Order: sequence, then structure tokens, then C-alpha cells
Amino acid sequence: MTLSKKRRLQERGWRIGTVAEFLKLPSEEAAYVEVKVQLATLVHRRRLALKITQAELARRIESSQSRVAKMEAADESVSIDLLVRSLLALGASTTTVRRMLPK
Amino acid sequence: MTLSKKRRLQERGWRIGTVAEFLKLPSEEAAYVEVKVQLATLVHRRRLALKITQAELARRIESSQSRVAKMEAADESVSIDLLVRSLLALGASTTTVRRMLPK
DNA sequence: CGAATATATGTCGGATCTGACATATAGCAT
DNA sequence: ATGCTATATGTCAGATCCGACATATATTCG
Repeated sequence: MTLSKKRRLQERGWRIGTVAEFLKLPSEEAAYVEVKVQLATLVHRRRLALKITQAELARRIESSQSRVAKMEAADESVSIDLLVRSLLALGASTTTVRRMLPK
Repeated sequence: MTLSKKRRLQERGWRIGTVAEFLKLPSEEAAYVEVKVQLATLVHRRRLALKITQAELARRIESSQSRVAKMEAADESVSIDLLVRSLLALGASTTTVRRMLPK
């Protein structure tokens, strides 16, 4: 590939041979984890408020008990997507969810 | 959707409606999409505020122009995780994180 | 208008996340 | 201490999402 072509591609936003972490700054990573922990705490609180077991919650959201446990522990294998979907399935409003997400 | 595209579709006999109407989404899924659209809008607004192109934003968050376009369009292939990470990379903050920082 | 730039759309291999399962640990009655 | 129920942890194949790329369409500007 010629240099001029590389430059042209890079100007249009195409990466060429660079490997880097998406969240490299500590503050961004910390913020991401904190969002997850907040959502996880909300799921846990809502489940307790409903007085249901992790297994029962898993049934309602068509997941498994082990994944619910990981959700509430904000495990790294759990996405924010899953936490949000669970909260909504637990009856949380979009406003409640949004309050936990970055502005 | 752009105005010109709407015009083009309408010329071909398509009626323009909302995604929820078309898919007859259950309320939970509608709420999920709503959260996603709100985050997508925030990303779009933040990018415009910085006066940078999608390609430039892609470079900053180590992604690609096409994915940024899909993010701002709240494409179904885009997760809330990615939107949250992008917002944080764009300098968005969470109240919980702010509370953790020294005063 | 046409060219340059910006954004949208479609596809795909590889990376990440998922539910499911096995199993461990904890709490808590009897 | 033993059973019983709830929660935690580890693993993995399949599902989903990712960046990258190609290309189409839209917008801006001479």
C-alpha cells in the first residue's frame, strides 16, 4: 500500500496497524466500572424488594441463576446491556436507568 | 433519517412510522430502545459540540467511522455498552464517579 | 453543475458475552 | 451435624457485537 493511500484512508477514519485498548485512561475505566456497579446494585435491591430468589429472577428474564449472581456482583463478564435489560424487566423506568448512565 | 431519504421512500409508496409501531415492540423492549436512542443522541450532540467528524471521533475512541455512524443511528448492532464507553471517552461523567473524586 | 468531504449502509472474521451446566460455599433451620 | 435452600464460581459452545472494510448516498463548496 502506498503512503498517500494510507493517509487518505486514515483521514477517513480507517485504522492502519494500530493496536490499543479502548479504555486506556484510568478515569474512563473507573467510570465504566462504577456505572456497572451502580446498575448491579439496583438490580440487587429491586430483586430483594420483590422478595424473589436469583433463580426466580433468572426465570423472569430468561437467564440463569449463575448469570444473575454475576450480574449482582458486577462481574467483568457481564455487560451493561444485560444489566439494563434486567432492570427494565424488573419494572425500572427508563428515567431510573438513565440516572445511572453517563451524561 | 434524512429529509431527502424520507422523500425518496415516500415517493416509492412507503409510509414513515416509528420503529416501535413497525415492530410492535413489547414495552420492555421499547424502553430498551428508548435508552439506546437517548444515549445515541448524547453521542451525536457531544460530537457536534466538539465540531469533529465521525471519522475523527472514531479515531479518538479507537473505532471506525461506520460504527460511529451506527452508534449515532442507534443501530440494532450497537450495544449500550459501546455507547456508554464512547460517552465516557467523550468526557461525559457520572454523578457517582464525580462523588468519588476529590473535592 | 462536479469534486471533495462527510455520513450511511451492508458484510464479515474474530472478539466478547450469553445461558446453561457443574459444583462449591454459605446460611439456616431442625 | 445434617439436610435444605440460596448464592457464588468456573467453564464452554453458541449467540451476539465488534472493528474493519467496501461502497452508496448525502452534503458542502468552488
